[in-house]
Amino acid sequence: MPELPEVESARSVIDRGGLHRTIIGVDDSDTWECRPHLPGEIRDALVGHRLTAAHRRGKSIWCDVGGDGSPTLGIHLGMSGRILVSGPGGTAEGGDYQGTGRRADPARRREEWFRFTLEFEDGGALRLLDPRRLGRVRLDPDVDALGPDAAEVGREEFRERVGRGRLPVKARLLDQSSIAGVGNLLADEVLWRARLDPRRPAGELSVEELDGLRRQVRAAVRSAIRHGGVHTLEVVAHRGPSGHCPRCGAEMRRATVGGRTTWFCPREQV
DNA sequence: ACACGTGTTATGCG
DNA sequence: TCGCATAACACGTG
Repeated sequence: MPELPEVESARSVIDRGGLHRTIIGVDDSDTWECRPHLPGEIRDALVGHRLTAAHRRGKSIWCDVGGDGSPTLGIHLGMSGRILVSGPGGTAEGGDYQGTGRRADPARRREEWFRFTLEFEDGGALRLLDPRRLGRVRLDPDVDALGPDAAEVGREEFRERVGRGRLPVKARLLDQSSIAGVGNLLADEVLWRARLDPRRPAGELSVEELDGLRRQVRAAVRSAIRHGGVHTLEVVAHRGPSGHCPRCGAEMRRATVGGRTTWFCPREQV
């Protein structure tokens, strides 16, 4: 289930393999995945055209489509979405979150889990694999409602957008309209790195604490992109009932913050 | 059988 | 209208 780093890998797969190939067919028959569109609407907007660019902000992807007045094609992977692009050069895949072992497992690619397909003139295809069906494909998605990308957000902007309100700082990080791209695991990781209690009201953090948090957000995102996803991050591997803090060895504690399961080090995160 | 989940969104309340 | 909390969404997994 993708967070920003996995979504970036999916965007990259489209960018490297899915552009400038003429679309001759679209399977948009899954009315849940393609809501609120009716079957055929997305197809009619895309057939005969090509994707010309793949963009990302936070966890949202959108592709430019060639042709005057063409809408953009929005893709959100939800919690279980992955993108597969096939063509003359083989198949590339992005958006995976569990690591290469699971990526290769054919049992995780049942045909009925493919919820959306673009067929290209050259015989290849771009497909969205989404077992849980919480992803979404739509035309002209509204990405302006998202906050600045978590990997790009500036210091001043971070202070203003994250360091406000009574909401627990973890819940604020998860709010995509404040900053975009941080999910549950990444939030636990960056708060652990910054040694901040996830339950602290965001507006009570000092400027120094906010700057430190931003630094860890950027560092963790970069690390996860480079190493293959959020599951490669240090503290993510220590989630669970028997997990211990990789720094001090204290038993990690479980809580619910912002409606999500949260693990943190009760000794260091204050 | 049953609880849980790496994400979003509609709804309701003060 | 805003800030926030909660349930709901659909479906696989342990």
